[in-house]
Amino acid sequence: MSVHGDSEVLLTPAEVASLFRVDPKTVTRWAKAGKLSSIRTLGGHRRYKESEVRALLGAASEEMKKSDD
Amino acid sequence: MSVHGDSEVLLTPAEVASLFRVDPKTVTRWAKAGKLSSIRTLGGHRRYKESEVRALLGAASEEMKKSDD
DNA sequence: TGTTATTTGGGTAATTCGGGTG
DNA sequence: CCTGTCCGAATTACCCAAATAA
Repeated sequence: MSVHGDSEVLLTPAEVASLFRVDPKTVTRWAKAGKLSSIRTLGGHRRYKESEVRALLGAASEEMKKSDD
Repeated sequence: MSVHGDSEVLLTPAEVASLFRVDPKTVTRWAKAGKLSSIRTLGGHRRYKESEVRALLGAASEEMKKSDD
């Protein structure tokens, strides 16, 4: 173990927004709604865990389950 | 800077619809039918992979392939 | 210490969702 | 079978000025 604990990479609102193809303001909305964990800087700006963002992005389409009508 | 292993460029329903000259609703139907992969925002809106859309756009109809050289 | 880009916050228009219909 | 449109509800995008980050 290091002083960093587990080298968690943090992403800025702009980075997360770019990955989801949404506005940075929308990412803030998700954080406020509790859909995304957010870490605050001492000045109040939000940072997001890359691992969590990637997990959310990976939970993509799951709708091709209906073959039979 | 790229701290992202594989950044996939995503398109909005309106952008895909514009490229195919169809209604955004039709693109949604394609996604539901499993003809197009879709990533969901945390709010439930769909995003589409630009690479996949372009591949589909580039796929000319088989009927035209009878050109002999 | 100063500059530039990003983020924050609130408010309003546009887009998308889902189901149902033609 | 495939597509376009109507509806209501929810989500997202863009406007501003001030504060924070690098």
